[in-house]
Amino acid sequence: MSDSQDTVTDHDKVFFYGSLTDLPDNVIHTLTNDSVVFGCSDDGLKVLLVRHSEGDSAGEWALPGGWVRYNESVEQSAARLLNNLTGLEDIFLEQLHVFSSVNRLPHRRVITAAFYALVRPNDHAIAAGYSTNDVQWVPVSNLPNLIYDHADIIQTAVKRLRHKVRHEPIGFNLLNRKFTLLQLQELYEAILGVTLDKPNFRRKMLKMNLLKQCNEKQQGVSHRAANLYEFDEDVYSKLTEQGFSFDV
Amino acid sequence: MSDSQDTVTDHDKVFFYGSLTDLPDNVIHTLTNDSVVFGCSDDGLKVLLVRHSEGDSAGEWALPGGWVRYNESVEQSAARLLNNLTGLEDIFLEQLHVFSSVNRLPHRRVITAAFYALVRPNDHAIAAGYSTNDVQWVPVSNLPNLIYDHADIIQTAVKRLRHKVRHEPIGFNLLNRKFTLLQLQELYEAILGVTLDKPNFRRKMLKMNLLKQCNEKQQGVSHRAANLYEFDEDVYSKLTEQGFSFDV
DNA sequence: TCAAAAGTGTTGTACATACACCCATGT
DNA sequence: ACATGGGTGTATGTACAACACTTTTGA
Repeated sequence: MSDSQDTVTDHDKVFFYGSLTDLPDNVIHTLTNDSVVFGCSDDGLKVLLVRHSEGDSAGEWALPGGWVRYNESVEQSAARLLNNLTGLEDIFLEQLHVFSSVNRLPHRRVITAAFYALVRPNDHAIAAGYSTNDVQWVPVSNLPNLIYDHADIIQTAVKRLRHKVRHEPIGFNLLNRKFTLLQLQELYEAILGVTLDKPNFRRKMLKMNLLKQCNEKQQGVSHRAANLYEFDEDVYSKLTEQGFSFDV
Repeated sequence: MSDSQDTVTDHDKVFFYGSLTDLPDNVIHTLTNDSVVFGCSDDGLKVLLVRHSEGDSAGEWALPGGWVRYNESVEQSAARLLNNLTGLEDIFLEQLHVFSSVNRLPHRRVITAAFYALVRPNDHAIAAGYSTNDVQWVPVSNLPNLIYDHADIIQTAVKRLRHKVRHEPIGFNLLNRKFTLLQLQELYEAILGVTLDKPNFRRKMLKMNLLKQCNEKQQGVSHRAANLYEFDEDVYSKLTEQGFSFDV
């Protein structure tokens, strides 16, 4: 699943740093990563939080994260830790920001490379159910207290998501690969906190030519089934080369 | 100018890492920062490069950068090193990306937190002339060979600048505080590599209400003097709260 | 037949584009 | 006088917001 150094012990200790005085010996002692994992469904925008089961901050909520190893990049580290924790692979995962205040942890200088990830609805159950530890989806509008500067990290991630979703077509990573136009609209409404006009939103999206229509309809709804669409990566990269800019 | 730990020796050794086997003792051994410093003038978009005068890579071109100290954040580190090297203070300086490939330097694991900075024309001379070392403005279209992954870092910074300048009003940091509309237009043309229609560009910019007209004209030009404008931060932050999105 | 959502049409306004044009100023 | 850029005007088309409307489907 991931690299050969993973062991059961490693998997169980993935949550944050364990004891800060008892580190594995293959990690960089000053560098961690933490990921803000976003999911979106009917009840709005959510993030995946972890309740520490052991270590200095047992019982408290935190972002999923851990130490960066000497033999991996921060990207590999983030993907590895997230995979260990949630079982997810090949998800949208991008650098967010480095948080490096001298006093962000007590008694120790640790810098974190924060990431943000986008998870499709189909994977929500996997993400929260994979681990034996307490991993939960929590609405961004109703966050618990978090350790260290994790609340700041989430706030930064939400701002980044709100901005980026308007200027780059990354929102599609929060929907299943096949989606209806109303789902897309509701996604934007949830993230941006606005309401949009259905006919106008449809036309705007379709006119960009970034959506290819599947020859398939929505299943199991108690009303007229909508057409399913897919985001067309190829068209987007061609348009981008020509100076096209996605804007909502 | 910056903090009290700076000494003449420190100032002279600011260029990159010096010898990789002989580090100062107050730095994090696995973490550096490097800055892509942008300037823009008649002859296009340029970056500030440094020729290493000593250390393992003497004679080669590199980005300005150095080790991050234990008692500073990466932001403080970037500002300190840039100030030591160029004398510049209070410039636009923002995190770019973390570069952390395992083999980005030979024989050593060093991660760099890259920044990008924007410098106004009035400060170009200071930036390049402050240090006794070889610091030069180089057109992004004609870069020399660079050490390590510094070419990648610049490429990432240029892409970021091109994207960001279209969606956020950061371009103003590449002009003097007071500027003419044509200067602004030429800035966009230089960064984006396009030509724009003068009358339409003027109207578009003015209609956003982000520019306040100085009661002042251009000086010393051999034609009709243009009005000078200033970017209005206050108006921008108010509009942003209301959901306004800057777009060019 | 009703509810719920899919999906289309229409209209006024605002904006972008393209391009013609006049104005001011230093050499 | 003329070159250079400053700055305005205007016609045309496109895009968007607002909202009325028809269609499809399951319960």
